[in-house]
Amino acid sequence: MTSLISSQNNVSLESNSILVSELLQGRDSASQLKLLLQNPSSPDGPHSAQHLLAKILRSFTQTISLLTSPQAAAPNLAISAENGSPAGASGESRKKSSPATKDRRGCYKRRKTAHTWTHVSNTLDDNHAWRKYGQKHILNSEYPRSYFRCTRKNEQGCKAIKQVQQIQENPERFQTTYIGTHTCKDMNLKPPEVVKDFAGNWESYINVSESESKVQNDEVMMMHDNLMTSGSSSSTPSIKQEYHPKELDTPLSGVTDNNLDPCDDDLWSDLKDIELPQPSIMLSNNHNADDIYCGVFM
DNA sequence: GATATTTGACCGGA
DNA sequence: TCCGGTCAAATATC
Repeated sequence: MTSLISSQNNVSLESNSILVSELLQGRDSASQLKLLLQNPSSPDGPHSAQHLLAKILRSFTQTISLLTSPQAAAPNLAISAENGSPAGASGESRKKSSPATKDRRGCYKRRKTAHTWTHVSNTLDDNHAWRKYGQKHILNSEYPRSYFRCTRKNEQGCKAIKQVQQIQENPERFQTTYIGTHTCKDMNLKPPEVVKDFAGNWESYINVSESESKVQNDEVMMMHDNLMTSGSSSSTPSIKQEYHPKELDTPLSGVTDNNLDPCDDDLWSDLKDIELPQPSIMLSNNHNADDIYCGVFM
């Protein structure tokens, strides 16, 4: 028994040191990247930047893998991932109306923490199928906020939801807040938050904490507007029913023609199914500077 | 008829 | 108490 505990402690200590090592590597790479970006005139800047980014992503992937692997479930590494609960235990406590509860509309449990990030774009397309479940007029906002959830919520218990709000200062653009990650499996779809082509506009990478998101989002929008070239075309700002990526005329540009190493696709495929157990940053701007992602995973 | 959207009601959290 | 998020009946669309 003692030896077992001791063994577990050894494993956890080992995991800990690996985690720390990976995080340190990631931090170092990020520091190098920062320096590189401060001196963009560096001859092989973009290439090195991409290399560094790949290293950073790799570090994150390794760390996440360690944290989410069974071995990482040692007591001092155990992290309760709220979103890791089974589909049936989603944030919505109410199941379909038993007669006793039929009249108790709105009886639900609000999800407090979830992976959250904000995306500002002039299109509503994000290569996922969403179903609108509500719309609400928000105080001090000219435009209503629309609430969407994944169409596979019932089939696969996918808990991803998003909120879309037209930007008051720029009605052609939409601020989309994604809450939770897609747990549904649809290999035809790719998530929008792929980090790519960061050679420019690094200023748009902003850390947004959940509590500060309102203020920060304004900054994102402002910064984004600064980055935008004039005359950007916009999609019709109407709220459509669902987005069926297969029907899109063009593939998601930000995903298919990226310049990252091929391994990044693997990195993403590793990442996309992982529920991040600790707060981390997922920031991305699309290569065409049209879209900005920023947010925090809780 | 099945599925999606709209909209008012209701509840939780700040 | 107010505001925002979610539910579900009513309505619209396919």
